[in-house]
Amino acid sequence: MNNNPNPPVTAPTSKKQSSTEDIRHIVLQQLSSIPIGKVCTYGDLAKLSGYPSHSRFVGSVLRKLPADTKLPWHRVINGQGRISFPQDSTAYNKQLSRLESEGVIMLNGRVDLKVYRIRL
DNA sequence: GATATGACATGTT
DNA sequence: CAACATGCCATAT
Repeated sequence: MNNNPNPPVTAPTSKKQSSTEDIRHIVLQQLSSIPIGKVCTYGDLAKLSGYPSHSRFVGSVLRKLPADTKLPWHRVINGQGRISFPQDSTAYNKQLSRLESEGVIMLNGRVDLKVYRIRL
């Protein structure tokens, strides 16, 4: 099967310059495509969205998400396989429990990216 | 416009 | 493995 359920989005080639709002929308759309039980890094999500150097921007997008969002923000972790929140924070614990409830195991505060990271 | 700040990434020490 | 340095890019002041 060659049809990829999660195709990388090509950066717009049209003349219209893409606003950050446009990019944000693409990022959120790609985020919604991360399957249950899998994770991706901020950089992966940026790449999927067609903006490989925007890992930091992805973080700022997620930060602004409403608390009641249905999007799987918890499936996004950093390149070290760690949760990008202070260990003692409630946000950290929330993300951890959500991940484990999906079968993503964390050992020594780290996810095995070799196992759980999505394939680009 | 200059600086500082982030839910980042990667390479070097 | 940890600490540090650089690069990156949008936001806020």
